[in-house]
Amino acid sequence: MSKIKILIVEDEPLIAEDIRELLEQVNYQIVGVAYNKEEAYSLLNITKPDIALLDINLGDNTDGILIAETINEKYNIPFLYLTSYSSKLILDKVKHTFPMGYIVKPFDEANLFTAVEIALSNFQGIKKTVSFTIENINKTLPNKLTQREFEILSDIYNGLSNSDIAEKNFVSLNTIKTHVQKVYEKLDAHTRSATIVKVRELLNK
Amino acid sequence: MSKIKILIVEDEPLIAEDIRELLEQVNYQIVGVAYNKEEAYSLLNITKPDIALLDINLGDNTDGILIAETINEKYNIPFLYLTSYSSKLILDKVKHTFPMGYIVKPFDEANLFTAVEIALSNFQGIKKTVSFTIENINKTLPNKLTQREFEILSDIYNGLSNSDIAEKNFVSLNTIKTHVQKVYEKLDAHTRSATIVKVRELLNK
DNA sequence: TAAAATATCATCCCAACGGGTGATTTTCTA
DNA sequence: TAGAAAATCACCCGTTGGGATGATATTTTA
Repeated sequence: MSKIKILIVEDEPLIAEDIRELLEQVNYQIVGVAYNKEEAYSLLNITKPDIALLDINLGDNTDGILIAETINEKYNIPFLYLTSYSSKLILDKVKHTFPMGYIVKPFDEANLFTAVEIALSNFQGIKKTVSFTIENINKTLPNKLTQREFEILSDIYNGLSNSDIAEKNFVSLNTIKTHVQKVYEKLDAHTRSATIVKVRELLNK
Repeated sequence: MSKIKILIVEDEPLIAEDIRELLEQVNYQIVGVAYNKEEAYSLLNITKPDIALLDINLGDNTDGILIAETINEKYNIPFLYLTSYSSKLILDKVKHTFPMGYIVKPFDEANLFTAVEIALSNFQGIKKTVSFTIENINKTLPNKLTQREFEILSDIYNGLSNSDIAEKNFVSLNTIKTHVQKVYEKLDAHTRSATIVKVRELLNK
């Protein structure tokens, strides 16, 4: 089994090296140290870490929070905050990013180690539900749905009948039936129920 | 807003009092200190805490883990481990309980405070999906499903046609149709798709 | 601007679904 | 053990859904 790859985002070189040493001692692989937001994005792309440790304050901005938001949107990895600030104010500002941990400096090796281990383990355990968007659906399909077809799929997913959908869109029932046929074809499902199940599987896996 | 209610499970009275002081300083309410497993269960029932802090080793057993398992099964609250042990061995033993945090003693106020805050916040943020069982479905229904009807509902939920279900159960198609009618009646849905949507709503809310 | 993709609509056919009613057997329970 | 509840099955009927095929307008894009 290869080592766990960790990205450190920390603008104080001394602290960064301190963290690196602690973590390398316990057999993690530090794939990079980013000193600012741009470096963080670059290293996220290049090194594909398994987990990120984020200082909240980089320079004099709270850029760590922005990085966290980006990780939540585009990368599928857990992260910890590792920072000097523990005020209620700061905490309330970071809560919406759902960090897998929050460690206040100065910290010791044991707490850092356990936080990383628990974060990785819990993140695996969380069932990740993808949101119901045309991008997420199409990602898995050989023949992509058109925008219109996705709208019809959405209506099917929400239990509407063909005539419901026709009325809602001010088009004829036959038109909807044609769209539905295309949707079935592209999803490789041949009933409404099977279609809903298929969508559920796409979103929950 | 009333104070956050915290249950401490810790067999060392001195440490327990230490924790209590730290937390009461930052305006949490300690609703009880349990010195063993039985007290913990009792206090969980009586005091209805919002979060629990668990020592893993109570006496010379790892009863903290059992308490965590019980919390996961029967109580809908987050918990943190707060313990002296940070070995990989122990960690691997607790991971399956999905703690919202793991703090190694000795700890400082800042880390304890942030861990509690993040735990409570993240726990709120996690979309709790109820598992698809007859109990969970019936909980919300005025007219309860029978076991058989629940099985048919389950098949519908998984996209099976009436004849699929009939074959699977070695009964006639008409029998299934009758069951399906009862299911529709009890769920107040009148198509397969509407039924699936209804179940989804019951499970995700 | 011409070709391709998409959206619109139609007709035919048959299978599946949904609703109603009534009945018998099996199982549970007071 | 008698009555209630649940599971089984049947027949009828109208609606909706699903598959096939073909056609015309509209929009996108090379």
